[in-house]
Amino acid sequence: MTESLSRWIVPRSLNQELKTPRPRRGSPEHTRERLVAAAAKLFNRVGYHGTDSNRIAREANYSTGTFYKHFKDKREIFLAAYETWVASEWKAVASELAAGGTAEDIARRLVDLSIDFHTRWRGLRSSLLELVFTDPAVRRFYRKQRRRQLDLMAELRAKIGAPPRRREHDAIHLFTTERTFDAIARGELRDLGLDQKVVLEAMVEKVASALV
Amino acid sequence: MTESLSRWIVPRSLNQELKTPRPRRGSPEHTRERLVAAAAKLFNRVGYHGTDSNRIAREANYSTGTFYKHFKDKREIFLAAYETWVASEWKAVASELAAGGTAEDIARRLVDLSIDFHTRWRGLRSSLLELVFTDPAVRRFYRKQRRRQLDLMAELRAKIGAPPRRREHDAIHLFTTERTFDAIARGELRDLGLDQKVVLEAMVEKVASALV
Amino acid sequence: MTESLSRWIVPRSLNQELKTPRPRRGSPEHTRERLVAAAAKLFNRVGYHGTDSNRIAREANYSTGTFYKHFKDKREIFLAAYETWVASEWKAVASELAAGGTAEDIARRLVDLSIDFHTRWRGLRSSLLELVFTDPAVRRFYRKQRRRQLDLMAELRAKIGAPPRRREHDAIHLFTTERTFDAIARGELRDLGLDQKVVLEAMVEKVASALV
Amino acid sequence: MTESLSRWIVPRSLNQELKTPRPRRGSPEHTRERLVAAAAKLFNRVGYHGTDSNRIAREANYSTGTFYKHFKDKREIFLAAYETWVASEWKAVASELAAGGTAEDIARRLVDLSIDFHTRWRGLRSSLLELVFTDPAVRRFYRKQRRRQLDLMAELRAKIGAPPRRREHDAIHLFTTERTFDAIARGELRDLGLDQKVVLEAMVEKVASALV
DNA sequence: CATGAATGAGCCTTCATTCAT
DNA sequence: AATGAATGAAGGCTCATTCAT
Repeated sequence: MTESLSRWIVPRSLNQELKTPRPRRGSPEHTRERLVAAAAKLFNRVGYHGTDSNRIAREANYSTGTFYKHFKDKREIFLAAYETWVASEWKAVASELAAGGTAEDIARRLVDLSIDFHTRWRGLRSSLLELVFTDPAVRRFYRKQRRRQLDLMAELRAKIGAPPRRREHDAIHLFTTERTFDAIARGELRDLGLDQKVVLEAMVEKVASALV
Repeated sequence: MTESLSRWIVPRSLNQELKTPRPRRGSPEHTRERLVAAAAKLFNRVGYHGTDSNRIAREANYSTGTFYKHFKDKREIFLAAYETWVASEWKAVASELAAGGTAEDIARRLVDLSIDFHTRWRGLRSSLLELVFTDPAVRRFYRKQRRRQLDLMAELRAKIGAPPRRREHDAIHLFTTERTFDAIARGELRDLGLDQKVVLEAMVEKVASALV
Repeated sequence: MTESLSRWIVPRSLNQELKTPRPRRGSPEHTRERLVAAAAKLFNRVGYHGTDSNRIAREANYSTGTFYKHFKDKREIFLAAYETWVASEWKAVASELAAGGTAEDIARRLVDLSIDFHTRWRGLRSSLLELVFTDPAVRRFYRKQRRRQLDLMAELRAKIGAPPRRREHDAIHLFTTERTFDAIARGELRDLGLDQKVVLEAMVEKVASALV
Repeated sequence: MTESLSRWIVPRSLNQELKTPRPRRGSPEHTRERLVAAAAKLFNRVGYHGTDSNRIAREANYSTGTFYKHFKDKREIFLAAYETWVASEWKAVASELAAGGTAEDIARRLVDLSIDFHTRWRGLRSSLLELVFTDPAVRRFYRKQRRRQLDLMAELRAKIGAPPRRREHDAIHLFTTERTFDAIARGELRDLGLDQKVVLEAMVEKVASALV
């Protein structure tokens, strides 16, 4: 697991996309996408406060002005990058859930997936909490995701006929997994000399039992 | 709980200290302390990127230059503020552990204490993760605290003759409580319409069982 | 409390809705030229340490930021100004040499020219030696000019079939003329009650004999 | 000659003086001397703009405030250091002249002496011209030295019954030697691949002929 | 005479943002 | 739609100087 972590640092697909020659005048959506991809790349490498809008535009092969044609300000593109990540993660989660298997199978795949996402997006995630504290729009979106997660968990259990649980306990479960995956993504376990495998197994078990 | 949150934002003792008129000539230690207290206050109100060294100095009733007599830059005073908080928290935890009682009694007091600290320091905590990502010195100190926490947990169980546990599981426990207390401190539970009491009880139980 | 935090972290732009900026648009080369010209003007009036990058930008009718789009720092624009002067002086010297005439005619024109340049650039020249002492890049460029001067002298004598001289003696010649022209440019002769004409004639003779 | 250049970088005597333990309350003159010595040392190492009054005081083992008890400002201590150097050089020159010998003997000793002084004081000398340009008091003192040099030259020739020369020609002589010794002191000859010996011999000859 | 904490003007530099082309 | 030169407020930091002790 550890050695494959390195490939998570930069979203590969976004990276390739940036290399393709850009049409002088493209569709607004395409431009926006490229800018968001570039922003995500930079935020993940150096954090929100580690870049600026000019560098984001340049990274996407656009000029300074183009950035502001598509985004009101830096916060807006952060939010857009955040939304992109969240949407792709939800999609991936849905796909894993749909793929079926035993609770443990699903749990294992979800854990894998989560670590993958937390690692790819760790720079942006590192900036996230400060922006949640600072920026109402980011906070609102952040809360919305949490609500959606809680809804999904309740829904899943209803679907498989498992007994309902208190939403509060689901929240604690989410805090635990989120924080633990962040620790793994940031190399905290490695730095502390802890065995990642043991932590992973514990997470798989936790996730599996949350599905029941 | 919610209404009393406001008093946690700023450490009360530091706040009072700032009100006393500043002598034209003070001891360097005292000046340093005042600056750290002012920095903590501002970081907690507006986050690390929400203030600057000049404002910190002014808040402490000192001039710009004085700041730089005591700290190389803003990061250094952040680290100093962080250290101050951590030291005071460790002291408070030690005191609660020493006070004795049943495991549940101790756990309840520790949970209370933790929420108090997480609330008082929530602005600084919100900035912390980005700085851990960005700044090696902050990361080092952060890791050191975690190691110390894990050591304490092992030590406590040894003392009361409880069976040893894997350090990895203790780490997960710490991730869970830390993240949950942050959620409480930031009003995340309230925003999600969750019952804080239920979460609190779950935390007390978790902490108590970690002590056995 | 939480919602009111947002107003403390107000984006800069919102803070200042009153200004009406009217940016010019020129070619980067033109801007650079204007900046270098303004820098030369200020350095010559008040010396290198007598101005700052903001004043240079303002003198050139540009804003602070524009300066740093073109130059890394003040030293870099000093070097650029220095290079500009040197290039223009070489060009003028070449032109005088090409114009022909007796050795004395040429010498007289060269002396005239040199005093003109030393006078125009005396402020920058006054700062030069300290920067040669302080800054490796300036030192390198300074040495390069000297080498080029020595090469030219040897070359000139070869061209007219004059007997070769030791490079060391040419160096002394250059030191003498350079220092003397500086003295004239700075009004040192006048302050000492010396007759500039006499010194000038001596210089003409020296330069003429160096050409033979 | 070249190998002995290294010992010229820091005035040896001043260096030793700083090492002796300083009495808590010394005579004002002594304090002043130590401060000037420290200033000279620092100016020579990093130039006038490379240090500040606090560092000078600290280098002399005094506190910040003591500096301003003895000098109005930084320029004043520069001037004092400059005066110290000039006085010591005049004294040394007088001593060499008094020692007698052939004109060439004297000239050789004077050249040696001058190079020694120019090397020891090269940092201060590098800052000198800008300060002459910038500061009227420094300019006045600088002019005074030149006048005194010219007077001495005329006086010397009168004493030995040599024919008088135009003061202008003596001035040119002084410019030549001053600039050449600076070049040697700063390593300019070495950097240009020139033979220092050849330049030295030329200087000895020049000085000797000025004495006749 | 000496100390050194404190000052604050001012220079250096960045970066979010605008707008003429 | 795209460009990129230009902007300038704001933050970082230094250092000459003062003054209470």
